[in-house]
Amino acid sequence: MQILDENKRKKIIAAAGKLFGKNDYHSVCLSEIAAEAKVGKGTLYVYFKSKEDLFSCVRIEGYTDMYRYLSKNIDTLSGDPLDNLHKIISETVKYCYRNKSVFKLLRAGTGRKMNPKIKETRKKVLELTRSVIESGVEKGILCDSKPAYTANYLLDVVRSGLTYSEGNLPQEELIEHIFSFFSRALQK
Amino acid sequence: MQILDENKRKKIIAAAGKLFGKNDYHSVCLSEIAAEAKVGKGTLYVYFKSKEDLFSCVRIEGYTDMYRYLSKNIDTLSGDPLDNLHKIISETVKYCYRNKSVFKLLRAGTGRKMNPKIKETRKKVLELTRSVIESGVEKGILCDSKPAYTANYLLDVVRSGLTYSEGNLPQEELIEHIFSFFSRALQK
DNA sequence: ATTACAATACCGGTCAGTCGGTATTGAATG
DNA sequence: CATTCAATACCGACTGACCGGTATTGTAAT
Repeated sequence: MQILDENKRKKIIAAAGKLFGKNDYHSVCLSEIAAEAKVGKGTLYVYFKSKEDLFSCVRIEGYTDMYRYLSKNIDTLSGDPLDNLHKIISETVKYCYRNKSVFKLLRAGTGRKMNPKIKETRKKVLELTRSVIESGVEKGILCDSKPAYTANYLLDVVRSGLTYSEGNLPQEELIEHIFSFFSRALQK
Repeated sequence: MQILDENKRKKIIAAAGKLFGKNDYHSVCLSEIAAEAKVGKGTLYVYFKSKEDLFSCVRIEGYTDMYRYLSKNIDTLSGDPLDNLHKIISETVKYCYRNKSVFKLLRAGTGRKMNPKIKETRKKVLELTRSVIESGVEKGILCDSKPAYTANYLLDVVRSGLTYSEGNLPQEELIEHIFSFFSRALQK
């Protein structure tokens, strides 16, 4: 009895992510994805229900991966809140730099309605940021009336900065600009 | 020889804007737009070269309209920089509230490459914000190492806030949160 | 009768999803 | 082990639907 090959699934997700990140949903066709992943088109349907499903899985994978990465590198509770803030910004930016084609998918509402599973994984990423801010507020270092909103801003500001600079601005400079922006905005 | 009716053109743009704002490019079909605008499908081609052209015109019209609105309500040079900042934020948010379906098109890079004309009109909007910040910096009230980036952030933060709250947050609250955020971030 | 335009038929191209066939696998059997 | 066999992964040609764009027609107004 043959078993689905997790590796092949990964390959397909990666290929799809690369293409969906560069062009928009309807401009990317499945045969293209299949070619990029070096599998037959029919195989896509062994691993995914539909194009829409594949797209969702790409986004979910993206958020999950990002969450894994961030939570590995960030300890919300301990440490100086400002250090934590710096860390979350720098790790977020770094992640986006390393995944240039995928990070464009990480934005909020795209016209396309988000399925609940995507919303959920996206939320986990946002809540990491929120908890960093909130713990800073509790410690009396930071100040923010709506940390949940601010967390959203952060993700979109990173996206904005990276898109605007088209990746030309050195990573470090973008990190410092965003950090100085947020730390001033949030410091008590 | 047909006489082009500016009014009809406007009607088509409005219909297209409404639909493009709700669904993404490829999901909106021309017969739908024609029906919404109450014109024949063929008429679309009297006024626009192609679907792509129509889409571009919608975005250009959106930025132009927004720019007109903002520059009518904001006087960059005179007045207190913080007042100006408040004004630009509140007017931007208000504009987006009044044009809920269109404002989603106003974001930066969408996977779709922006044609130069769109970039240009978008830039005019951004430069208004930038000049508000810069004049504040000159007066020694504000402080920002990259006003052009910050202007970008502003547009995306508004979009982010509006998308996240799904329009449920009262306009005034969103304005105040964003303003307090930006004024703290930029004040010397 | 001429003009303008909505309505709609039509054409050609594109693409998501299907289907029939083939290759691979692993388990059961002797 | 070796062989068989069922299950199913894999493939790519095909198809039906859809849609952008064009051409045609019917009609209402001047």
